[in-house]
Amino acid sequence: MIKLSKKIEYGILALQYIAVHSDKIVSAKEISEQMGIPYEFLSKTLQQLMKKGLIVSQHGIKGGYILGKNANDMTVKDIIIALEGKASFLDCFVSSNGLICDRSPNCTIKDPMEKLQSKVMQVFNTTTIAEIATI
Amino acid sequence: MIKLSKKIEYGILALQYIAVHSDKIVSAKEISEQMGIPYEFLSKTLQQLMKKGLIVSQHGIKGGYILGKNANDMTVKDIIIALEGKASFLDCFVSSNGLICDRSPNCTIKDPMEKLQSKVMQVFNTTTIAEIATI
DNA sequence: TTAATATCCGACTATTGTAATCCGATTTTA
DNA sequence: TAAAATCGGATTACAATAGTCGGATATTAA
Ligand code: FES
Ligand code: FES
Repeated sequence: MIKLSKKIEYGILALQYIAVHSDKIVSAKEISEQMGIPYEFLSKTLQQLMKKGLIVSQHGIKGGYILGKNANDMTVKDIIIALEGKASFLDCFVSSNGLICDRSPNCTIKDPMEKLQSKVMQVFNTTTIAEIATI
Repeated sequence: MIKLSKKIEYGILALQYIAVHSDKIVSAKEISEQMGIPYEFLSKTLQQLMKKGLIVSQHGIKGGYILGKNANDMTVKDIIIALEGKASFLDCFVSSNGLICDRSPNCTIKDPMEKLQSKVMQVFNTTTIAEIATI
C-alpha cells in the first residue's frame, strides 16, 4: 500500500509538537499523552530521530527533547530516511548498480519509474515541519 | 515503507508489455515468462485489472489481454486504485468524515498531510502507461 | 545522598499485509 | 473433443509493522 507507516505518522506528530512548543523541553510522556501515541513505541521513534540529529535529548528528570535543527530545514523526506533508512519505490533502485532483480539491466520500467520516484521525492523534500506545524 | 507493492510493480510491467504489444493479444503466460513474474500471482493481478476495465480479456485458446482504454488515459493512480482499492497516506483520510482515529476532529496534521498527499497524487495521476511504455 | 523521573537500549511478541501457491471450473478455438 | 487460455475461491508462507517488556543509565531536586 502507498501508505505512510505509523512510525512516520508518529514522528511527524511528535516533531510538529516539539516545534510548536519550542519554548520548552518536551518529554516523550507529554507527547504520548497529548497526541494519543503508545508511549513505548513513541520513545523508540524519538530515539531514532535523536540519533539522526533531528532532535536533541536531555536526560534525567526535567529532561526531554528539543529540535535539533531549524524546522524550515527539516523535510518529510528527512524524517522518512531517519526512521526507515531509505525512501525508494522499488527495491532495484536502492543498489547503486541497480542489479538486484533478474529483470535488470534490461528492465523496461526502471527509467520511467525512477523519474516518477524523483518527482514524488521532490514533493517530500520540499515539505517541511515548519510548514506542517503552522496550519 | 514508502514502497510500491510487487502487485503494483507487476501491474505496471504487464500493462506496459500489453501496451507495447498492442498489435496482438497477449497471454498471462507470455508476460509471466518475458517479464519474470510468477504466473499465478500475475494472473490474479490481471484479473483485477480486467474487473476495473484497464484491460479486456479474451477466453480460450489464443486468448489473452488487450488494453481496455487508451494508454494515454491510464495513469499510475488508476493502477493503484484498481489493485489496492485506495491510495491514501493515512487511514484517517479514507473515511469521508475523517473520524476514524481518536485524534480527529482536532488533528493537527490532517490538513497539511492531506495537502502533501494531494501533491503526490497529482504526480501519480499525471504519469501514464503511455509515458512509461515509450522509453 | 538518595529518590524520582527521564532517556536509552535490546529483545521479544502480536498482528497485519504481502506474496505466492493450489485446485478446480469455465470458455473458446483448432 | 482436446488443448490452451481466463476465471475464482481458498489456502499457505513469509515479511514488515506495530506494540510491549525489562532493565540500564543519566540528571535533577529534595
Ligand atoms: S530493475 Fe528491477 S524491476 Fe526494473
Ligand atoms: S485525523 Fe487521524 S492522525 Fe489526523
